[in-house]
Amino acid sequence: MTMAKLAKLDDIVSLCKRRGFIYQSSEIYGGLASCYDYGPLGAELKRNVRHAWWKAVVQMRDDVVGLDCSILMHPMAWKASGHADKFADLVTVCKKCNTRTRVDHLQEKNDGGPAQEHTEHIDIETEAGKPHDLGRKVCPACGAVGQFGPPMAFKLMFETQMGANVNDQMTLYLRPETAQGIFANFRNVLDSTRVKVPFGIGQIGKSFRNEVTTKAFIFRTREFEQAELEFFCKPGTDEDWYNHWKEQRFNWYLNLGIKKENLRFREHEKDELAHYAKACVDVEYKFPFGQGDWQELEGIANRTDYDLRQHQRGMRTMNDWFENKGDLMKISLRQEDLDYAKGPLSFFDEEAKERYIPYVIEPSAGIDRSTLAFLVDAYDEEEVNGETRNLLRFHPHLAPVKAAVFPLVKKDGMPEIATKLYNDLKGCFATFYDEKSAVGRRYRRQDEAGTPYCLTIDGQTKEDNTVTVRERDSMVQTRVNIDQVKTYLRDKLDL
RNA sequence: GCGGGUGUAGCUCAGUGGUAGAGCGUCACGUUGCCAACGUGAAUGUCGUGGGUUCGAAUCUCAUCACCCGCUCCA
Repeated sequence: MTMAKLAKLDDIVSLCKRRGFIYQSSEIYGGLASCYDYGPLGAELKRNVRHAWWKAVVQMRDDVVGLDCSILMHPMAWKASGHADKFADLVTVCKKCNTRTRVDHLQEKNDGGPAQEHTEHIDIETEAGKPHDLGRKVCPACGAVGQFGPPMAFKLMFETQMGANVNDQMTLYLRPETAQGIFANFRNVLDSTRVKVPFGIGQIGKSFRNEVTTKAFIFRTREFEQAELEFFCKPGTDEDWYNHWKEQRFNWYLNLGIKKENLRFREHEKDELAHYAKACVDVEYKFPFGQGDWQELEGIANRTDYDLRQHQRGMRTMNDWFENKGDLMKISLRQEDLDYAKGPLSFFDEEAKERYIPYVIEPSAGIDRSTLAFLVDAYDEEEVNGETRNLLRFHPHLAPVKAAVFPLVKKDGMPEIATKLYNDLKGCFATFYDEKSAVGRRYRRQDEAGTPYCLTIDGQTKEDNTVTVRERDSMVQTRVNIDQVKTYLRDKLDL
């Protein structure tokens, strides 16, 4: 059972390389852990996934606008969001059972009380060098007391330096999520686009996290692409909007062909929620790897008014930042103004004549994870005349190539007609032309790339001006007038 | 980070100290008139990388890198 599933992921990985969907990064140098590149077909597929998200979440919505933020942001953005403090941990290893535990999660022997080592709001590197008394701490895994190695520092944010002059550089972070760029531009969008709450801001872009462990092909990588929507709504209406987006996002995957039995919701338990979140649900896909199988594709969270309020605090803390020469560890966010609801990141509701900080519903999807899920879900093998047919049953919107044009044979004027049709179609869809080898082989090659339609010019074409349209999933062939092919495909592909 | 496994042609893999191989795929030519046809020919290798042992290493050994599985960790 498990073996079959593993074999299936291996098949996908091998197909991905063989057909140019996904390669390992820097392969000629032995690879770089957790990094992957998208080849010619993969780049098209991923682009189509992005486009499908943007169309559903931004283009088709009257209440959502788009945004494209820089990856580098002012360091205070990460102080306000909490990442600068919370994305650094001290971790220690139990020498007895080799289990790793966060130092601030360890409990003293016998007292059962809360952890006494606090590792938040500290300079993680300085702290790791200091002596820590773990002599009375209990390993939560095996119960051994005081058997810990020296604490190791983990920093989950990538750091980089801005400024070519090495004596005048500032440490910046590569964003660990795209969301904060949206919150930081909330005021700009309000002031420049005439949007009114309820409304959303959507964005697609790269994020970076130094995950402790990477996982399963492109599922968990340190550089990854997110598609995030921050939907701002009036407090009190947030639960309705939360349910609205849950439904919208779940159906998005189903509408793009993910099989129902492979998709589910998983609501987070109360004690699993981040302290600012009122509710959170994961959309999970049943991947063919690992033991858990069900893995998160997207998280939909009710983040309340936490983020905008935090950034208001961040704005009030700028003097401290200057006075401490930009050392984030030396400063704490200032308290909120008592009148925070009327602060710079508040919204004035004309109808109700009141000012408030909107609540936020955040659907946050992983583009790479979704792309992998679409690949895995589309993969199929079937028996045809005793031979195995490998194919990818992509939804037409996701298929990297929409149509392939073939002359049945390379003579009798067929290539000329086929080339003309190809040149006509490629302006509208991603189209592929092939005149090499037997036509059956060409069909099968396109099956493996997931191309939904193949068009073959044959002897009859010159007689009655029709071509064979061969359908990927059923292999059924129909004849269509060559002048009608573009309209026919547009209709079938829903483009 | 710990434990287990793997790494040889684009892919799947054989090769256990003595000339680097097969199938599939790719390319060319011929044939071929609708589902991975056939014939002939061709190209393709830092044997993951680096050191060591040896007359000689894909093979033994050490280190390292990458991937998979299980722990662990994880807004």
